[in-house]
Amino acid sequence: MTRDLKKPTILDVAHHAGVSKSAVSKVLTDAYGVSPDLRRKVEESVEALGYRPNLGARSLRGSTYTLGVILPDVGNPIFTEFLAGLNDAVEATRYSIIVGVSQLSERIERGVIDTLLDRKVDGIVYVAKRAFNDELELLAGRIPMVVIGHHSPAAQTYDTINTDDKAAVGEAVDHLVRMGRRKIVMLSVAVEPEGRLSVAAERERGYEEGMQRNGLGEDIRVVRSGVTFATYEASLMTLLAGPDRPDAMICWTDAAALAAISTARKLDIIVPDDLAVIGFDNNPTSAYAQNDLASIDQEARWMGKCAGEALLERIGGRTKPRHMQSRHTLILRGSVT
Amino acid sequence: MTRDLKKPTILDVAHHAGVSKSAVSKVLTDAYGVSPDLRRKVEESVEALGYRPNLGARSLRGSTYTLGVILPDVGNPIFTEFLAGLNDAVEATRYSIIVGVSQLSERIERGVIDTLLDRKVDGIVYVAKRAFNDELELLAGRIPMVVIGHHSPAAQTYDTINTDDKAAVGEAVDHLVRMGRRKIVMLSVAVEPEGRLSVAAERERGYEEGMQRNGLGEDIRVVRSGVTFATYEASLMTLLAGPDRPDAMICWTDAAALAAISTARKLDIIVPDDLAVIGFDNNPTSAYAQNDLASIDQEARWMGKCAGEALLERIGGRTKPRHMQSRHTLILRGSVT
DNA sequence: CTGAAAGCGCTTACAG
DNA sequence: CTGAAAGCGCTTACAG
Repeated sequence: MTRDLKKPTILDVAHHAGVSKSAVSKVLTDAYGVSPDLRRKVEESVEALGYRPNLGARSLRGSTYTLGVILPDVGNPIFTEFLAGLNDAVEATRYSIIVGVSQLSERIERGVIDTLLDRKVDGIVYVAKRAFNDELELLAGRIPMVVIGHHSPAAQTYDTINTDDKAAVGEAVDHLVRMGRRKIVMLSVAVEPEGRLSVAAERERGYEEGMQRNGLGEDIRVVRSGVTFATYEASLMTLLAGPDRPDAMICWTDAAALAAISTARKLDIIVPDDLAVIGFDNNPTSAYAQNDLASIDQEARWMGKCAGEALLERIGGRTKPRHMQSRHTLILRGSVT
Repeated sequence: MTRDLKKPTILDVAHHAGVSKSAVSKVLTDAYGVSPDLRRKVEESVEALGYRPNLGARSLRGSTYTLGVILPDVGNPIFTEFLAGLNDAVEATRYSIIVGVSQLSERIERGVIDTLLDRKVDGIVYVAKRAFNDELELLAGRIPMVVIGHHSPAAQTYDTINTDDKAAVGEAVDHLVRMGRRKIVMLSVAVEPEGRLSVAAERERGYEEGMQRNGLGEDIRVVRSGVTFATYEASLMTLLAGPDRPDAMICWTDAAALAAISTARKLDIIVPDDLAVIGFDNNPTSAYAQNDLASIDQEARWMGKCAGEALLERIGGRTKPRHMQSRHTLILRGSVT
């Protein structure tokens, strides 16, 4: 927290240090051509006055040293780790972070993007739940950007960071088959056809190819639900109480998998004996004994760090796109044997 | 998403509409004394050009129409609801929201506050996990503020919104006693003495007074833990595996209560037969069958809406403090009988 | 009701 | 190496 009621300006610092305001600006922006002596004097005055640059004024000419983050919602513990990683990346820099939350609403999301743009952030980390390639390209044309959770390996104007969703789910299928499961269903998420969350689409592909590879092409069954507990539960009730009940489920995210465990319990279906369940994200609560949920870890913290670093590189001038992948690991727990 | 690569300025709008830029500014800021005709022309041009004011420039003279929110972390689903409520409040206004996340680190939190201040937000909603009265007063002296989860009913310079934590926990004690429980322990959170989270302190008081009221003063036992799953579990292992095991627990937050259920399960302690558990927050995951956690609901969405409205009032000029209370409800579930 | 001018706090060529 | 000046895009008295 800062000291005075009326914030000192660059002019106050200049007077205090006995130099011109250009000089102050130069040391503040690390411009070249300042003597060590000048720098020291200015830094002392900045400290003494508790000066902090006015970001608005600065944005009119230069950079705000702020990174914007767009998060789909705020209830998933995995974002805590992601943000922690992002923080690791900016920690030693002069950049700070502001976040906008779209709350899974397209309308709010547009507002969030505009707000970030209006505020002249220097770059955006876009954790994309649902986004279209052309919209992303458009945005990326205006501002450095790295996109998380959106597979578009050919994107030229922005970077991406993903887990290999397809391979990860494929391995989950392999594991379940190895454990003797056959009737394996995937619980995925429904959105408008073209707007399909690309992570969910990739996970579905991983499931389908995995089933084919294991000679279970006939048994492929994808159930698509909304993203609330109520919609998960409704889909699951139909699926698990209906005929031809599966003996295993792969869920596109842990929230869905935990709902599956909940619904199974209500129906007296024993996990894992009657039903094996695998989630995605390795949400910390999956380790709780009452959940004991096997899940796919995707190194959220690393992703955050990587996103921050990539964005800073882009802001620094890199234009060649980078598309990175985090390591995925199937964490086995009691929900599958 | 906006259209052009180089954003139009107020001057572009003025030219397009055939008026002066003062005129444009006036309709934009709803200043008085603009003819309906002028207004219409300007609004058409704004629309046609996709003009959006530069917030930096605007902040140099006027207001940014942005509200800053400080969140302690991002993993608690209750914040989703809180943010939704906040969104309800600003929905029909011209204000938008940016959030800073302190990640439970005091150092980061200070950075977040500075960032918000530097960005000239018009007001701050401070969801305070740990904060000191004098720091809050200082901050509130500089910017309109409403504080959530911090009991200081005498605060003059800012508003507060809380649940009646003391009464809520007291009722939980009463209920447990009514159900025949006697050895009731409270799981709370440890922080530096003076920095004690004021919600946790209030909840502890509610517990202690409730125990006294029920003639169980002798049995008062408060265990204070860190706020991670690992620290919860360590404290719980000691408590539940040790001598004189409690027959009921009230946990200061659902995360702790879910950890209690997890630890009990690992120790083959049956919930609720051997141990009743009550949490706080009514986190949506509490309703999952495997958790089935009784919890105290505190109307998070209402709190968010109320916070937004109060902050807008303050920004609008109100200086008289308001201290509001949300309704608390003990939601009974299978973890207590 | 409308517009010309000053000024908010910075950065960046440009001279010295 | 250092400083005077122009200008970023707005808003707000102030004149008309």
